[in-house]
Amino acid sequence: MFQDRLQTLLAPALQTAFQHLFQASIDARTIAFQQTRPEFEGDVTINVFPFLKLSGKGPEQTAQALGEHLQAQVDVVERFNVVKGFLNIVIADRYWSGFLREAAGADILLFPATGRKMMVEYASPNTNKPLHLGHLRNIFLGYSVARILQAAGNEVVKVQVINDRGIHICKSMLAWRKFGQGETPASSGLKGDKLVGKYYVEFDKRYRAEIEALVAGGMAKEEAEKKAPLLLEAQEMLRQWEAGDPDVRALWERMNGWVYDGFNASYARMGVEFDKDYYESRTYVLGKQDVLDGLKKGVFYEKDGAVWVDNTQEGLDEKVLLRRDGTSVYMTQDIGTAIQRFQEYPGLSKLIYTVGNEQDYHFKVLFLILRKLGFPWADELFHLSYGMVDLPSGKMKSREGTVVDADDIMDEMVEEARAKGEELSKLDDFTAEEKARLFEMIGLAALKYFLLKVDPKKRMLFDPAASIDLQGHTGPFIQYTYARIQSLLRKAGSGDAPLGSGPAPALMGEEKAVIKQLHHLPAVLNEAAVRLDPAVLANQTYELVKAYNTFYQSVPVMKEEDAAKRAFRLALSAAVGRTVKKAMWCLGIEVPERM
RNA sequence: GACCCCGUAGCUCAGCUGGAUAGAGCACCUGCCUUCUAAGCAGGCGGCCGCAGGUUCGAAUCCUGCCGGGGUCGCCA
Repeated sequence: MFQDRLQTLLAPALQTAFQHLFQASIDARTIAFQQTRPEFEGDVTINVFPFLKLSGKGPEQTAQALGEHLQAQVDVVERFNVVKGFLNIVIADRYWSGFLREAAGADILLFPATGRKMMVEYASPNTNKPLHLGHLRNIFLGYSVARILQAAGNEVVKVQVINDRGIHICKSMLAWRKFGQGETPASSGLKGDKLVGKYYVEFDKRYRAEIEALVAGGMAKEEAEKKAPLLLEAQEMLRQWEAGDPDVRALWERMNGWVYDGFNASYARMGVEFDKDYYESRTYVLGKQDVLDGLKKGVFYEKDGAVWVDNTQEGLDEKVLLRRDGTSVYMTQDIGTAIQRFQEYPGLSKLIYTVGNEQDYHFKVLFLILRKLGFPWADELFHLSYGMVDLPSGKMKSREGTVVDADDIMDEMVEEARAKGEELSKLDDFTAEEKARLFEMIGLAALKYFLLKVDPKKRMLFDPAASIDLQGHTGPFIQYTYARIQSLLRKAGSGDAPLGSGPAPALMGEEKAVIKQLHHLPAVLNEAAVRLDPAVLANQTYELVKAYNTFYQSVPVMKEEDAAKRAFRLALSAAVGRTVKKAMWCLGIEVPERM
């Protein structure tokens, strides 16, 4: 399905081959190409078993006939061999060196503009607690998808939605007002989001104590949970907030301001940014009218004074959209927000929500409702669902204090990078500032790559002790290769002859292996863009870098006497360097010139 | 109870649009720094692809059932 350009070249030729040889027509897209396994000679392999019915011949004869036809008709098909039902095709060196010439001069990971505009929502923090490891997966995933879509030629609008209102915020506010004694980020030295989070925890602690006291006094636990004075007070505060009480609003503004300062510091360190922020306090009223309109149109119905949608025909449930008292639920707001976004961005052809898979059902229902309301863009909505990040101890639970804080884990990764970097002591001429910047880059790369290389929809395990790996299949491994290449290029300077237009030297196995990996990368970028999956790109980038390292280790570049060969290998290195940098850019990861 | 996701080497993960002897990394073992950065390279060890059926010339991959893990089903967000 995701053919690279060689496959796109061969497919039509195969199509005509079937026409000529067997008077059969096949869909070029159904041909399954694969990389030839290393134990056989060849670059591309076609399995002919699926075509035996069409050819009416045995596997060997079919493959033989196709091979002969391709060799005669397609310029770059040099020779072929047949093993059982497998047609192994050898592509001429000039094809590979021609591709390299191209890759050396241009960005092969930049596709022509599609003219399409897409919105990616990739963060939706609550303002009552700091960001944690789960947010990191969310943010890195969505950010990378945005970059991938951009590289694939789309215009991308990156947004976050901030859950800045509701009972949870009031809990922090109330606790701060009662027990905070005027503490501020400045007075405490605490990061703003951490300070507010501290009072959220404080609320919970005191609230639990109240419940216990009530239960000890003979009240049932369930009742106590509803009647604890602190909770009642928080609920009252929410009412005051909604009524626009100046004092409550002022406190809310102030504490949210602290949180935003904290978030922005974290975002800056993560290396992400947003084109637009949506605040729930401004959008939570949306959707109500849309639901009432839907009611009028008969898409929804009324029962017990509330407005419902019936999705039982579609295998889902019935769901309330407006409460009996006329107020909104979460779904209502999401309906309104989606509509608003498409009004704001009229050309929008895709809206992607990066949200954990515990909300799979919610988005299924949301998209279905919007389809029922008749919005033509409803089919362009996509829930980029990702699995939870588990700890060795199991699920992260804030109540049990097992949440891994985002800032803390970044610190740890960078610290690990520092320890390793100092140990290797290759950076003696770096200033302290340069070192700090480098270790930051490496630590973040390790973290991002670790979270991105796993299939997004899968639940994954993060072991803080073991996951901080800087060797093997990691971000720093890729960075290291890039840095080595840059070192080579620096040594070459500008004195070395650029890749000439004359015939390239015969390819060595190691060189060809690298070019083939490079050649495959654009198809993988395309796949990543279609599937909205950075993991495939992360893994192919690793394959490329691995092939390059093998080459680097066994084939001399600057030490090569023959100028043409040296130029070719330099060009190869430069192309790999440029492409790796771009691929890592797509993952939101920076690469250093030295390390 | 209903619905959704997941189960591959000791550990973490690729492979899943059906194809050749199922691949990496970590860990463990052996080699390689008087040649371009050893955060590297070469090699070794390690697999009833959860289990049982089915479809197929061919199943880790598709279908069914079961087992195990997780999630979701609120006039919460």
